[in-house]
Amino acid sequence: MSSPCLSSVLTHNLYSENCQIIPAPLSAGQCYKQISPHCWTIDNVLEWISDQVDRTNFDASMLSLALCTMDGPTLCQMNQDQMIVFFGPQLGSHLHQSLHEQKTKYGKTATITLTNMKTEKGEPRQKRPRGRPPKLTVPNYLSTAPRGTHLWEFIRDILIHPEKNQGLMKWEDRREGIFKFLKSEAVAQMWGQKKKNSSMTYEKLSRAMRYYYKREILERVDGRRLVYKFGKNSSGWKTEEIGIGI
DNA sequence: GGCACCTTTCCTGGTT
DNA sequence: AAACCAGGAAAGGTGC
Repeated sequence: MSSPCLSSVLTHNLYSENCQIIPAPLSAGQCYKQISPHCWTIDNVLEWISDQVDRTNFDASMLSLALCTMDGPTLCQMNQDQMIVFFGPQLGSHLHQSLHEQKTKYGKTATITLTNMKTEKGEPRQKRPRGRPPKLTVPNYLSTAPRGTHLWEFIRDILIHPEKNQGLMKWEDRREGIFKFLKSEAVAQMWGQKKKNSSMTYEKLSRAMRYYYKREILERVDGRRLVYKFGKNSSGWKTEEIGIGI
């Protein structure tokens, strides 16, 4: 089966997501290969991912613009596990390796590049501001919570990555964010594995889920067993957020 | 050490 | 009867 070209997938998503147009990158025209990954713009990152997909013939059908829209510093913050979560096991591993090679190539010159590089007009680049740099803003769906992955994010990630969801859960209403546990104890075990807690049960997991009602991360679905609904304070599952055209 | 946050554990009682 | 739901109470783990 031939994999769709990432460029076409992304181009499609570019115009299907709320009709928003991505602004031109600051380093338009400058190939990412000439820059340290730490200095990549969003477009540089997209170009790099596109190249890697084209080069390896990985299936890009699961990718979306939303998942790939990040700048270089954000990309460089991701570890291998995070890449696998967002790009799948094969492509994620490959991207992590490729990024590592790219970082190694520019590792020693990254700082010099940041401080001494000139713009295309030949103007000196702005000096790095004094003091501790602010934390990078990471999109909600990419952020790693300070205390690790939250339960609702773990559930969401199972739902939006069907390749990792071996009949554990399913969407009841994708648009409304309504989903159902098919193998409740299996999901609880997986959650337990993640938290290094072998005594996790669906009973306990569901108690944690019910706490989300008050915070409006989840909404109640009355009268339906094992069925939950994402609430207004959840993110990263909506089709328009992750770029799935339905 | 104190605090906030996010669960985890246990529990009672109700519903399917 | 078993599985699940609802929610109170208390405690644990972690980061700041």
